[in-house]
Amino acid sequence: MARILAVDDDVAILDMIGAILGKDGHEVTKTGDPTKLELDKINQYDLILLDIMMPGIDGFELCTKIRNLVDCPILFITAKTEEGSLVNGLALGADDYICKPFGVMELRARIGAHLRREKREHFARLAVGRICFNLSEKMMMVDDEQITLTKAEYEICEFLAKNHGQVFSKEQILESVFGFDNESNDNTITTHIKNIRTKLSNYDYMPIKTVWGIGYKWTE
Amino acid sequence: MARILAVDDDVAILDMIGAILGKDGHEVTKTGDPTKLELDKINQYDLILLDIMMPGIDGFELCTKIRNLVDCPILFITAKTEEGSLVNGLALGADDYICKPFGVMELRARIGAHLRREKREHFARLAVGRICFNLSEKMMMVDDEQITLTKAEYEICEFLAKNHGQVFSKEQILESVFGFDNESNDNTITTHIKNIRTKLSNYDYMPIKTVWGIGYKWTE
DNA sequence: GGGATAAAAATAAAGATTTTATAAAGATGG
DNA sequence: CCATCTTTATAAAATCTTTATTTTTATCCC
Repeated sequence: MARILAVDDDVAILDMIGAILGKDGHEVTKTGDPTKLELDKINQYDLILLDIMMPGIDGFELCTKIRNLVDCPILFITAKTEEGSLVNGLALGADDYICKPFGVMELRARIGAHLRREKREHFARLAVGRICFNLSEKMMMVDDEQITLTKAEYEICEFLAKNHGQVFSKEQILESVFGFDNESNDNTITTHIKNIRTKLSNYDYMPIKTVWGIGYKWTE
Repeated sequence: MARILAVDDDVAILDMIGAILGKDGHEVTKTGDPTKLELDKINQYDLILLDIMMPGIDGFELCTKIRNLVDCPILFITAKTEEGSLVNGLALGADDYICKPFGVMELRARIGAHLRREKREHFARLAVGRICFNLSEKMMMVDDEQITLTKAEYEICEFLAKNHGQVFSKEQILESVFGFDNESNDNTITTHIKNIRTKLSNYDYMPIKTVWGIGYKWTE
């Protein structure tokens, strides 16, 4: 289900973590010697568990290094229960801080929550700014008022709004919305965008921005 | 900085949370009566704090309802310390579970971590000195303020900043940014550099240094 | 060291090119 | 036939490139 990296010098704990998470269907990579961690392959994991007090290397330092390389959740699992250590750890870019001895259920629940969130954020947003989508009915609403869009217009809006902020070229939009084998002219997208903008202009709303030379993006 | 909704029937705690987070620059909306919460406006918040045991409504139920409407982080703050309650809460779509009495520093650290993560996930970033690139949005920011660059300007900046410290000739920049088959005049680069510098000078920032007779490099 | 000189870079502004917006006609498919 | 999608042609906008000129920097020679 998820590829998880566990770094801890305590092999007993490592094995336990591996067993628990393995049962939940995750693929767990266990590392007992953090000094041998290959950082150039670190971005293959979906979630990383880190101990703090380890021989040879400081978990905090390691966290900083890893955070500079990846965006995935990093969770400290540690015997250091002081609040200051937690604050420090989270400030370094970690996402959670679990104190040993931890409850098995808590560990599973927290990891589950982090993975779920990752999915959630990656996935669709139904409501973006003044816009709201009803995916099953293929409807778009502005301020709770329904807008009549054609299918192509709707798909473009949904795609851009779901990935709002990000810029997409006309080719990318064509591909994502109408499939990779589509051979339409780029101007098709230009025209659709124009029509969408015309319809939204009735609401004084102009969420699709042109990024010159690159493409379009949905912004608030 | 962030718009935070806090829901708790204990007004003393509510006020304390409001004061703490207000100091951190957040805009806190406090709700002592969860039954009066207007769910249709719930998506205006960046993060939501929820108590579990409240008169009239169950925090778990409320969490489920809210999670169906928004994607933002939801944090339980509760006196229920049993592991089962934590597991249940996280399973319902919450992102964290903080037990009362909580440390002020821990609360701030955890909220900070959740907000930071939200940012992180939405953008592929590259930070060099005062500059931060948002690669997916093709945006460059100085001190968190966006700078309007043309495509060529942006590409040159991204290239130089990614390889900061290293010197590149105009030919190399042309080749790297516009492709090996580009036959433009070298002055094209000079002009672009000039325009970039003009835009950055508004921020008293001059990261592109001239290396006489050789080329340009990005330095802090 | 200092002034003349040449080379490189910065600047400013005009011209060329590219990209996007718009409008309207043609094609497609139910 | 109608709504929608696609294409074409043209206009408009933004950007890129070039040219010409000025300024800066380095070098050479005395």
